[in-house]
Amino acid sequence: MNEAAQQFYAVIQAIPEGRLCSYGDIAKLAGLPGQARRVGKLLSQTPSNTKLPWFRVINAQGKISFPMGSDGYQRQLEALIQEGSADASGKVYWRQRRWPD
DNA sequence: TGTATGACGCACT
DNA sequence: AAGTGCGCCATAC
Repeated sequence: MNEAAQQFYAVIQAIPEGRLCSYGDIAKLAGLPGQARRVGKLLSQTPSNTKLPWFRVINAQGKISFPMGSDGYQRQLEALIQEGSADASGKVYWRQRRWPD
């Protein structure tokens, strides 16, 4: 576990319920602009059962970064619908829920 | 040592 | 709106 990972986790942990943040923004907030891929890499090796709100992290296009219909896509969408950040049609309210303001 | 590959992002067609 | 190209960085082979 390196320094950067700790920073990424801290930022993700800080995303308020019902809000969303992009991989790139996480990296920027963590002091490592331009390293969005590293955030994705970290989350890819983070178990989905963690307390970390990984599901509040989406890409800069306001979409879930898992292939449509995949297991991960489904789990993330459910979680987002659960806290009102997306609807059953798969629409994610990125513009309205983006964090930080 | 190179090369390919990702839960990415941005600029430019 | 949808593609394409390139930058970015850790890993795997």
